[in-house]
Amino acid sequence: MTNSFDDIPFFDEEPEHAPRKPTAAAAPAAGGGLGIAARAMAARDQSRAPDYLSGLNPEQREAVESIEGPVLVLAGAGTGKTRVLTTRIAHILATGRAFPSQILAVTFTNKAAREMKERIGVLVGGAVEGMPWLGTFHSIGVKLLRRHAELVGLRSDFTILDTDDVIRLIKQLIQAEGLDDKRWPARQFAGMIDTWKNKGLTPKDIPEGDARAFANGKGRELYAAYQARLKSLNACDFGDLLLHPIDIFRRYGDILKDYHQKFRYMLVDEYQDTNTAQYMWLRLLAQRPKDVPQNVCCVGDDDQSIYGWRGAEVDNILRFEKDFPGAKVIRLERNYRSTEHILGAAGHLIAHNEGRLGKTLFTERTSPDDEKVIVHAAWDSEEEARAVGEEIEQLQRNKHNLNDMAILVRASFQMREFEDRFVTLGLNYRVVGGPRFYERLEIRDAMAYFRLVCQPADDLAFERIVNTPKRGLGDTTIRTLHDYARARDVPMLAGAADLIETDELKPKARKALFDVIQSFKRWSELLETTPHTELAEQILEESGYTDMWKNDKSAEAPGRLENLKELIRSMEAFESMRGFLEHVSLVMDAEQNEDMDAVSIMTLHSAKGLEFETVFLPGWEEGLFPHQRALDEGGRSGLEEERRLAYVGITRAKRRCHIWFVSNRRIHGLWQSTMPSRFLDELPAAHVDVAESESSYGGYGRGGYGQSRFDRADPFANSYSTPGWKRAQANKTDATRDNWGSRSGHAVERIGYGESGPRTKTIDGELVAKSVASTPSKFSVGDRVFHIKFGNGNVSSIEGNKLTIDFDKAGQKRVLDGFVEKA
DNA sequence: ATACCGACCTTTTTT
DNA sequence: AGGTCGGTAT
Repeated sequence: MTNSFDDIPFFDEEPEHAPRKPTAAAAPAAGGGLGIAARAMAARDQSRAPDYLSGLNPEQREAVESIEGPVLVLAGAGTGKTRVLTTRIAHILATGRAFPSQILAVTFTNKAAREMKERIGVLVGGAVEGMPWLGTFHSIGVKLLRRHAELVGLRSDFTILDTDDVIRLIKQLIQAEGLDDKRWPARQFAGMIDTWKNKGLTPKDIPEGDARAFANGKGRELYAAYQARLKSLNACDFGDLLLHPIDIFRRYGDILKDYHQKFRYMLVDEYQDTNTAQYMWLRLLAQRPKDVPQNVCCVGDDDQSIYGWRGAEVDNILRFEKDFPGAKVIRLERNYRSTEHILGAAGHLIAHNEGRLGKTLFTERTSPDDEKVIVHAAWDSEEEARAVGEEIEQLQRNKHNLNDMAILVRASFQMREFEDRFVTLGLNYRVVGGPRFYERLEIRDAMAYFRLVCQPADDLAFERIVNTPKRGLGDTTIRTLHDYARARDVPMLAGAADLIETDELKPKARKALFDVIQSFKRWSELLETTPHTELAEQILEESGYTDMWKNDKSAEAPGRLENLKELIRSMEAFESMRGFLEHVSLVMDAEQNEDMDAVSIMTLHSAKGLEFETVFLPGWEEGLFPHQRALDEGGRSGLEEERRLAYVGITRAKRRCHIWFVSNRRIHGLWQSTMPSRFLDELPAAHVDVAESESSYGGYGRGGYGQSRFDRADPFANSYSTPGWKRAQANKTDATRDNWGSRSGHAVERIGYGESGPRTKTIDGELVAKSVASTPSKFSVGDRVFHIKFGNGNVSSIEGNKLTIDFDKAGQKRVLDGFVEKA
């Protein structure tokens, strides 16, 4: 959900119930089937297409106009997916097939929902206000749940807990069980619950093995206790926002039936990212009795499924035609974003995956000036950052906007080096998806105050701020109160009111607690009468919270006060405090200022859906990308997901894509010698250039890299000495065949890298194939060698061009032979 | 209550 | 290596 305040008040009936009777000629006829007027309109559309349909290509147009029945749109990167979705909605509305409130449109992120709302607004002309059911799975889940909360034992003003609250709650439960919270970390259990909920499993459904694996076999009880505790707190976690509606739909057939009637058209974005729970939710809504049409349209790209580790099931998209017999499948393969080199490189890479639905992107927008994808090598990550910085400055001198450039990394620790470098250069950058505004300490504290005012049963909020700022309510008092409240099964705030009537507490604590209770009583009363921003300020003042930071002399304090002001400011856009709280719990983002011209730095994951003129992809090394852990834990499918991530990365680029790898990277504090990513070997020579050293960092003498005796002696070598590089050079002339555009079926022979050593051959026309055969090592076991970073050592074994060396100082390392020379 | 020290972890991230 | 968190010691 976005900042629309038409969603509040929650428990009011939806306005869409009012215009039941068709009022205009275009109104939908009841009970399926099109009314005559609607059909007439549709017919008219055939002959004279409305504006919004012009400019669509035939496939897009088909996807927009195939309104009735299940449709799967396989939309490759940059093929106009969002355009299809939004135009489709506009089309449904314009042809009068449904009211805005009868369309259910689901996205994964708030960003996507926001964008869709905007774009529909442009098409339809502002009437989007009336699309109450366009939003994320979670925001729609909240909406459903507010209406039917009592059916799952909640009140409709329930609170939504975030990850932090959940962990604190679980920790309490673990301690209450008398378990060692050290041995059984709450964080880990929260992760398990999340995984279970992603799969749609309630405590009774979880596998015995899972249940046993945690807390001496108490996993299941703990999960059940957690759910019970949520209920008593009148609270939900994120997973519940999906699971509770599923539960309601299953148990109350008449309610589900209502929604079947209500949602005439359903659209789902990024279908490849749905997890099992979301899938169940969708199926319940979309699979209807025979007499109700299944007008569901899912849009996705199996090649961009990168959230498997988070429970997404690519199978959902692969299975669509089975789930919805007679479904129409439409492929969008015409790309409007990238040059043919970029598409060629990406397409050839992704063709190495099996189990694809198979799409090949093409473009007609080619020019001889198009730059190929360029692969660069650097000695280490520092040099990588330096060189990328130089390229960016060069582009900047040629009048390119920083806003059109992005650095996409595999793991966030890679960002730091770039930030450091850009700070030195004075180059503007922005980190996308960094630490979130609403996760900051002071914001969470303030929010806890507001939450408790709105929802006095929110014990987590109570415990968070009861002694913040310090009021002399220490652990003992809280413990007493906690036990007292739990024994009576009342919320802590209510329990506190009773407790101060007794003499269980010391007078000092009693007085302090009394004051707290009085304050909250006062604020709660003001809630109905005072404007919420004013009340918020008052709360922070009267509680002493702002004073606490004013008196704090630490360096962060002024910033925190500034953030609090910002928090109040952002409340202004909302109608009520409750509405604001809900927004924050669902939308953890705070919008960034887009005004500044700056290079974006972000992870590959958060880059999905975005595009840039120029994209830099650093860190293409084995172990980092593909990430070792993805390989260890995910096996073959883990590797394929990494490859999709690489595909996503390349396809973000419109005109220029520069890939980097380094020979040495510091991981967990120690320098490791690294090997170029296997993905580099999977790029097609026809669309990829290998950068010449002089152009990118010539004259930069770094202790011999690029100038060693070894290099000069090597017939292949320019200044690049990595084998991957040499192989690239060597193959450049051989690989005359352009394999770009081949379907995935052309894979010839593949031997997994992970299990059985170096692969021998992959796909025709690749940069590189046979590392073992083509570059026999010039070293032998026992040779005394020198490595620039690790010093002297002895070769202990050789595998192709990879040497295992016992270094005198650095210990045993595996190193590519290009990096050592005979000592 | 605060300060200091040691243990631990370190892919990706939404909601 | 480095940052964070949690526990202990003052």
